[in-house]
Amino acid sequence: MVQKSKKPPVPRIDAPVQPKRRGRPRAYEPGVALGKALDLFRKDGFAATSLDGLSAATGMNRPSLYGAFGDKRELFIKSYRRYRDDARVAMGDIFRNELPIRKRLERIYAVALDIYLSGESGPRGCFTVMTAASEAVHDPDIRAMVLEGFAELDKAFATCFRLAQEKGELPVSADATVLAQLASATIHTIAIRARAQVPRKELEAIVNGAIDVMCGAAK
Amino acid sequence: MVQKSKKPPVPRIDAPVQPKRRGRPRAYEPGVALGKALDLFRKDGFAATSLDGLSAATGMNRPSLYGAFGDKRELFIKSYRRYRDDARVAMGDIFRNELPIRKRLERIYAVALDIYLSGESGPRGCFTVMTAASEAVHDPDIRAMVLEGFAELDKAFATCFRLAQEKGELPVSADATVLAQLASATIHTIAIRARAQVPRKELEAIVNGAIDVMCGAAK
DNA sequence: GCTTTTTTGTACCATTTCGCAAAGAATTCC
DNA sequence: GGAATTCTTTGCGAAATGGTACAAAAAAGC
Repeated sequence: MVQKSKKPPVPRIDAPVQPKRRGRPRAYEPGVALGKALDLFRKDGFAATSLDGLSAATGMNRPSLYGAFGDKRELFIKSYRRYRDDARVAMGDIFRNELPIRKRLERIYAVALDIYLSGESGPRGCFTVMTAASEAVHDPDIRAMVLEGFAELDKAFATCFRLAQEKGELPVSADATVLAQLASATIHTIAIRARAQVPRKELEAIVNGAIDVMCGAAK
Repeated sequence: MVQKSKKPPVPRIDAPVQPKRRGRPRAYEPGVALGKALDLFRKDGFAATSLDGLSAATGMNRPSLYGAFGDKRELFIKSYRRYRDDARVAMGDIFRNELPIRKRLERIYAVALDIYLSGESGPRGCFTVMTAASEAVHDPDIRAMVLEGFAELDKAFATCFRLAQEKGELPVSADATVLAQLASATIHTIAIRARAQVPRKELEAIVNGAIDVMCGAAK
């Protein structure tokens, strides 16, 4: 038999578009739905978010939600993981960038403020900080993720400062670890204050003051 | 008529013990009950705390709770006010103390860590920070209280640093406002991390690093 | 002793919550 | 076209939630 006109068994490893699934096609896009769920969790927190709300936000009815992501807790965890991935993407290149330390910090905090102040109904803050304050306390798995988030940020800042030292932008006498913790503390304080609707101007003032201190007060 | 042996109408302004109320006496002490409610709110947050739980914790049944403190939201607000009052008492004299700046900061953070790490079932963190992350977003009254809390702390630290400058412990070139915001940021970062069960040793390391920087890195 | 006042205790209600079972719809495979 | 598969839809149900009505109880006033 010669090749029939039927779609041949071209295996096409890592099918990018339609994996040709077997049954009824999904009425939603998992990625989009997860994003909507994340939005809601960020707005109201885990406890105050209902499955009805999630259902409405994602456009999926309850059983579909359950089938796609598991129960509420699993959906929360997947949402949080998504948040972290997004944040890594948004921050990653800035941290890796070769700008002078001061410029680099400015851009990092600018992006952070964009993330924290976004939101249709009130600023959404930092999801890691929010989760640390609530679910992380009683749920070990979530706690582990949050701690990892803190460590990741500390580490990123630390390598940032160490690089600056190597480039001679900072005195070698400075302790990069300490500076990194201060930088993280500044992230945390603006995240919390943003959530309480402190205006961006004030948050930027805090950031600028902190940068001055970290880069050696002298202007 | 001479004085009868009956308890005379000694008005006893500001009756300290028994105001001789009219009806059935309360079976609880309002102050104690409010403390128990606060404990529960700090542990689980507003949304995850049920009236049943509050009822059990305070020993008051639901209608009594309602009669004494109002609905859940009002009880939460009263609990938070109580927390702030307690914190002010615990911190007040240290802030007002005349110790050298470094010692003073050390003691402030030690007391803060005591507050944040206390709790039978997991560290309870800073209630202001927790509330900022959750209820403050959608409730203007609560938000106002939280913002006031932030401002109060910033201001206390600022006067602290200004005093140190006057005493010549810090260079006059330093910006007391900026230092105060850093000090607050350090409070916030240890509050959040404490809630995620970062061990006290690590938190103390963060504090010590921050103090070094604030007091002018040189040991 | 009787009334008045204040609090307690029981019971209840309407609503919301999370989760699931079961039947129907849309697609692929043969 | 029919079986198999996967998802959607409707609807249910058991539990928990915030809040309240109402009668009984415990004190003071007269």
